[in-house]
Amino acid sequence: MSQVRTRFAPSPTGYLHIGSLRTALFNYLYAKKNNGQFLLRIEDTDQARLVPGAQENLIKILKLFGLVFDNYEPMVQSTRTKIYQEFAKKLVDENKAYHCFCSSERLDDLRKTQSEAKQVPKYDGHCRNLSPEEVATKLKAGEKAVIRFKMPENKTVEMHDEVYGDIKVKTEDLDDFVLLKSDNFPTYHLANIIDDHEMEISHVIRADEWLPSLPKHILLYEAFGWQAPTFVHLPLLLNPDRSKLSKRQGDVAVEDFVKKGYLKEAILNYVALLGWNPKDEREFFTLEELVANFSLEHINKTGAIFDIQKLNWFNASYIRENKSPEILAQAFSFLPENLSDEQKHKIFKLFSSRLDNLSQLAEVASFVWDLVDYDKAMLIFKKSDLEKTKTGLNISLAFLNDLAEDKWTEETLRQDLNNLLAKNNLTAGDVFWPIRVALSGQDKSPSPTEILEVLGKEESLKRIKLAIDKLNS
RNA sequence: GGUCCCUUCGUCUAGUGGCUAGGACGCUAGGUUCUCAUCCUAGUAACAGGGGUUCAAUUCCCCUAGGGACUACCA
Repeated sequence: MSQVRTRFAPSPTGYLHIGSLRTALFNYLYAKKNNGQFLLRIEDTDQARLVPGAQENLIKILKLFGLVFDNYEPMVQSTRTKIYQEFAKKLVDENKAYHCFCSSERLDDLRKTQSEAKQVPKYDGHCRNLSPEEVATKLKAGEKAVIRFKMPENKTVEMHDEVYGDIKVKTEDLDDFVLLKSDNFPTYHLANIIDDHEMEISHVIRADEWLPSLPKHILLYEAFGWQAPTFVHLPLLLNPDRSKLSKRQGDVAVEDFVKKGYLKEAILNYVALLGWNPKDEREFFTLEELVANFSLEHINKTGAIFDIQKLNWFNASYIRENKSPEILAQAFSFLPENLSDEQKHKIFKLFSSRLDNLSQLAEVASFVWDLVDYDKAMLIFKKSDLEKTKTGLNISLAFLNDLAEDKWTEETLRQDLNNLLAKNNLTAGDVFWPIRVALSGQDKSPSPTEILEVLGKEESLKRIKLAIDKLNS
């Protein structure tokens, strides 16, 4: 069996769509699973939609996610226009394609008329039967032309897809689609077939939205006399309303997820399980484990809603269990720069079980460096009262004030305070609760002894005094 | 409108003729004797509908309904 070669072929039109990331991942997984090659190709044939820097950005993100491609330099379609033109010319010479001089205005009108008459919008073959002489004259006169594929008549195209099975389409339902645009750049269809052929791609793994184009591609392979690769169409990623996943309904740019503090491991893990399953009940996979377990047979047919809640769960779990080597650096970037590394470590440890994504750290831990004012009523636990709270706070303050700096650790603080409240006939609600509120200004927080340690003696005493003042005022 | 594709809990999914239809997320409740989170336990909830085929259909076939993609000199 010949070598497996897959490719990821994005258009450099901006950010990397999360659905594209999944497509890239599946291509990578299949190639690596079969000791094959994973190649990158840049499809930049639409000059109008080019975004400067997008290509570099794409490559950077792919690399970040560990999806390394095996060609040192990607194939870039815009550098290959001559080749596409020659192949288009060849098809014209063989009477499998033809020059079309119709203006876009005429085409627009045609479409409009057709749809108003409830007909199927389709090219009417206006230029299909121009004589070679007429074409030569028009070309010589400098008239703009595109090259269209001459759709065979009365033929049934039979196709096979690894996920969707056998599909048949009649050529009468297909259009004389454009191969070469009037700016001499190829359309997707032409460039795609030529490049996949020349790159010796064995498996085309791409999103389901391409399935309707498959007959065109099959026909092109036939026209060139080339062997078509194996096709694998992936179910779409969907918005909550089941439409194709789009920008309008939330984040879709991989960059944005990264910026918000989603770990690449979590994103990859989650996205791998959309439209594919390992056939057992395992949910956590590293990239290597995905490679080992990947199989085309376990790809689904139904579109999958991109569920942010489940991504959050994966991400929270990766954060909690510290599964990513780069996690600390990424986490620290959301903390104020003037904090020491030691303090950042402690803060992260304190909150790591409370985060869906790392960016939440900035908000949820903010009381550490920025205590906001709170209502003094909050200091009193629901089962306590003003007097007991005051007592609790005062004896704690006295005790903590005398505690040596080297005893200021979470464990001893917890033991000591527990002893203290027992000795004074108080409850946890009389002591721990008001200390929490005093330190955090919140009624929900990590345990007060942990906060004491993170804050340090000086700052902690200051905040407890402040709380006592509040109660006395 | 046309072509093609799809249909198991709210969501991601397992299931390929006989199961109390399983797991995960979410949600709810309880537990871990200060809150929250984590963690543990339990609960909640699905085979779109109708016909066949069969001793037996979630599973095979047909129809209906619903959803989606595509329908550009964009990819």
